[in-house]
Amino acid sequence: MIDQQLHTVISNAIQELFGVADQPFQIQKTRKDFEGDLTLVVFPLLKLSKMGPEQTADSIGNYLMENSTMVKEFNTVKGFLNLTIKEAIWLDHFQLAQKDPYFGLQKIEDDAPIHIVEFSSPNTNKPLHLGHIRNILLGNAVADILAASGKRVKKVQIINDRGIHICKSMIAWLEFGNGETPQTTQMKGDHFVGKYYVVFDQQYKHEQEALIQTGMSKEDAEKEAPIFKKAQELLVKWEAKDKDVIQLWQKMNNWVYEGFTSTYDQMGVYFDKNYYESDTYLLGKEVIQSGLKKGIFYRKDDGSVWVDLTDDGLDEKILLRSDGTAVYMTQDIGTAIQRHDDFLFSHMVYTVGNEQDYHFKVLFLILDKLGYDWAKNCYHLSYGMVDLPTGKMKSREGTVVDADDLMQEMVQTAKNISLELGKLDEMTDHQSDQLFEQIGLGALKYFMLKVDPQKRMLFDPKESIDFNGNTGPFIQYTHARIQTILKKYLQDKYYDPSMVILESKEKEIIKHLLDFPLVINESAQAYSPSLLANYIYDLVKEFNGFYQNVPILIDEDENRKAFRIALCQEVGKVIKTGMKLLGVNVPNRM
RNA sequence: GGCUCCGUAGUUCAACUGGAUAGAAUAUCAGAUUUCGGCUCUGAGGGUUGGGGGUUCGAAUCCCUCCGGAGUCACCA
Repeated sequence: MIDQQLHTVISNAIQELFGVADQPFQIQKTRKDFEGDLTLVVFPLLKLSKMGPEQTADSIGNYLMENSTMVKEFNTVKGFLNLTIKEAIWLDHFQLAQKDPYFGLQKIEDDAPIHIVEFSSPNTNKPLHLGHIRNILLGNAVADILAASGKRVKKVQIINDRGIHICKSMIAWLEFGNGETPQTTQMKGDHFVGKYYVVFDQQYKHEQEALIQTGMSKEDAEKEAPIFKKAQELLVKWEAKDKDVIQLWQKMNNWVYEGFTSTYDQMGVYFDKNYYESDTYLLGKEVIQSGLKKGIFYRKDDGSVWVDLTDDGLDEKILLRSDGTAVYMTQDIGTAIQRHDDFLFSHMVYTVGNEQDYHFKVLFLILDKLGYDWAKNCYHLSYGMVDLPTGKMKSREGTVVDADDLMQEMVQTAKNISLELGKLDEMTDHQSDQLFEQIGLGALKYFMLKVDPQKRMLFDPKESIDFNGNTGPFIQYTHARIQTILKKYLQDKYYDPSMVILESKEKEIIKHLLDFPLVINESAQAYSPSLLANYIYDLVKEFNGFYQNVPILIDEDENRKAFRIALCQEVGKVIKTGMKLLGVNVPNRM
């Protein structure tokens, strides 16, 4: 890339002028309001040059003019050396980029390091909601970005398919289900089971109130409510592997999985491997034992096992209960090791909400203490909660936004707006339905991804589906327009004046294009879909501006014409690639 | 209370990880167009980056300290 080349050249210049090799310095894009392409910040070099900022910049500038073929001209503003790169260099690089059909994507070698990305990780007692959507889109986007930077990626989820909450749905269905199934009720399986979770809760409350009326305390009523006791009995039977219970459990879970699968399908997400807590909840106990022997952990008088992390600024954490059973942390330790056995990964990313920041800090630390060298390559992709204009989502108050409902609504809104704009004349019903799906989901995905994951965000459905501004539909629309222009031009074989892009602007676009691989190749940035999203938006916005403000037909030869077409193609491709990386579908035309 | 994260235009978000005059979108206002108070263009205003101190050539970004918000400190997951 151009800036890397320039880096070498400047490095040489510094060595020649000031006699210091390997001096670190910074090259950045020149800001729009100044003349030039790339800028060297000379402040850090003042100690070496023993001159003022401007003299230092000038001396480097002059040296580059004389000794490098890259630099066309330069100017100095305060401590900023603005360099203009020769047109030929831009063109050369552009053509290099153009030859590669996977421009911006790194090839994945067979022996590339494996990165595991865990995301979604639902419970099986209720459908996915808005919070899951952010999780899934982030995890999936990060997986795509890692793949684009040449890593072998495995996407996994851990499904919480056991425990008291499942038993609640089960008992409610047994007591009040009347033999209904998702098929007989025409419901999606996960919604069906979720319904009975709610039924349980209602019944549970009724029974509590009834007991309290008889004079029982609130705490006792919670424990003594018949339906709750039945759920607990079910859990005991499940743990004892009672045949009937297991069968029912499998039946209901399968309903839920069918539902999940269809939600994932609509989002365009799949997993390489599913882990189930019913398989993994006993893992990790042996590791704890061996850690105990090595003296990494210790046993308290009551028999429980702990780790002392006070030296690392954290506190003590329990690993095995006094009855010898595992806790959440134990399970996660075991699962991590299991995954390493399964995949021999070099890195692992956990996409989990920021309320578990502490948990993962501790988990990674323990794995490190146990001597697993890959522990340092585990990364918690932490993200903030999603708020609604109406406030926080609370399942108890029924203000949870269901994932399926939301997607449905987005698609419907896309449909309404599209029909209003009336650009669908030539399309079959099937085509336009597909289009609404792409626009609606693209809007949703882009809206969620453009925000810094770390931050808590506000989700406003109305704003997300808007066709103007920093939205998915706007980017899709621009991309589609580029495609249409190209198609028209190539078919009609006449020159469309509106395709002319002002020469000075061409360079701007190339700059963006060449930036693109850098964005996804640097690992620090690879973890940030929001950076990529905002970058794509800038690019698109700029292209839109060029296209609309084209006043003059420039006289030009065939080469330049071809160049311009390719340019449009590249821009379209980059947007497409970028949006794919973010997990956003892009329609070819609108 | 201890620890962690967040605080940027009215609002929703950016700011290439310490760089130049903090940018978009949206809302608001003013023009243009239009027999619609709609749509579409053009432009403008809008900021002590929660407050204060420090580090240095340079701070929204790093350190300290207050203020405000969230999360977490379970033999829950």
